[in-house]
Amino acid sequence: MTDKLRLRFAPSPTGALHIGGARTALYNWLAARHEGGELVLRIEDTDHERSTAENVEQILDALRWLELDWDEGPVSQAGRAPAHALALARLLESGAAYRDSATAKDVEAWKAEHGAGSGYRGTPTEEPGAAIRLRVPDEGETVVEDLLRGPVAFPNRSYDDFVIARGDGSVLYNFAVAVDDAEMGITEVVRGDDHLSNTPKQLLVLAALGHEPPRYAHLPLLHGPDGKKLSKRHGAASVQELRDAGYLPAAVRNYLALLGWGTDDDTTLMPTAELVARFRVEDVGRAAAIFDEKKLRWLNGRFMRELPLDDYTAAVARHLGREPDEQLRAACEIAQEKAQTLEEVWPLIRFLFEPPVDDPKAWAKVMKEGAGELLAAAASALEPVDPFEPAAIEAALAPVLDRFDVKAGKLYQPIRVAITGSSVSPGIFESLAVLGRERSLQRIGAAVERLSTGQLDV
RNA sequence: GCCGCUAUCGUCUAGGGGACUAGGACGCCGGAUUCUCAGUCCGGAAACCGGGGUUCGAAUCCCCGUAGCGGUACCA
Repeated sequence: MTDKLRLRFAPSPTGALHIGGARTALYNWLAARHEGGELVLRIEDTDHERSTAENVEQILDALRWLELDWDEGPVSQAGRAPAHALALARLLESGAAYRDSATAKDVEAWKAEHGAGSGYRGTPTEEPGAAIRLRVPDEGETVVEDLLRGPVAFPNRSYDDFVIARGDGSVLYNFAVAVDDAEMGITEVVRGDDHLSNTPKQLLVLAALGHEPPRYAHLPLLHGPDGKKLSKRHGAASVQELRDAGYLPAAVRNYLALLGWGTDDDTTLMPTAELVARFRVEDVGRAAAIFDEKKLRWLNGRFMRELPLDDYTAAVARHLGREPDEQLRAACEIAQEKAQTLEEVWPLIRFLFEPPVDDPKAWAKVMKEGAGELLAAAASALEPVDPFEPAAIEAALAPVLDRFDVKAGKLYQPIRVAITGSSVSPGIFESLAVLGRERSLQRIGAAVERLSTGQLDV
């Protein structure tokens, strides 16, 4: 094959892009980029009932967020109706297809009579409103040469003379796909496993039209935690949901790539460039995989920690809808090591932007007897610290520990609760430093005050 | 029903006849990091669906079964 590789991603806009679709898009993209081929985006919108413009926009939005670009399109399949009509006329002309007025009920009755193993064979009619069916041979088999599983043979007689166009002339999926793939010069079709049994139909259409078929690779499906095929009605995680949950596109790409594909040296963490360099469709596994968010979380944390601070700040800002200013940057710097998702950042840095939260449990847990005294001592120790930086703060607090002869946690936890309201925060010295001397002393003072008035909340 | 695909730890996987007392990663459990959480480091438990073949030898090849999944629309 000297043909330049040309792939296509062809989603149907009947809902948001879910992770299974996203993985298919990613694999097509990786295959194209790996070989320096082209990727065409085609929207399979021949079902007017279910296809909506909003869904198309959602899919484009998802692909853009994933940073998967395409070289051509989006091409509307419905927009190619004239080309479909032409191909249809040719088949009618050659006798490869015929009009048949049978309804679904008629077909059912026919099958009841001829046995379950036989595909329906209709009776040609001149009736203008009748649907158009493709003539399927009774003998022989149609073989799909699949890149992942080798040849897969399907007996022709198990297929109906299937409908390729409705009575009104609008075409159906298996016909449109075959025509489009051929006419758009697609050399390799990478799509979900759920299309494997439909491929013989497309091969039959291609043969009737005299087109050379593309190569096919049918990816194993992605299953939900219930083991079933992932679908929109599943409520399965859409790409947008992953974004809202605070995942990084690069981490999602890495994770999705690993669902069904692995390297022989067990590399897990791979930047996109490495994915592109190493990915080969023929290396994809054959068994369905289940989406497991835990591993995505871990992977995402790895990517987050490796981000340069400015990029990290920008990502957090975008997620929070804030400006990536100096204050946010300083907050991000002390939180970067601790968050696995962008969503987890705010609870850690919130105290720098708002008054301490009110968490009775945290307060009750650490504000025990002696806490007030310790906090008062800590405040005095912090007062003269200059510059107000982590190392200096730690040095100033150390003597307090000795004087009261308490373990570090005895002092630091009350301080943490005093300045953040929560028992969880970034490192205590860093937190104090970024909060600043004034606000720190003020909050510690408030806590001492609250303790002295006997408010030992439960 | 019919046609087809698939089957290694809970999950993602490596392994393609001897290198397998089956490797890695996530998760889980335990320990360390005398500030929380997270992270990091160390240690641990944890799998070849079942049965027949083929072979000196099978997780690896073949057959049957079982299970799961997909297709079987005038949906895509």
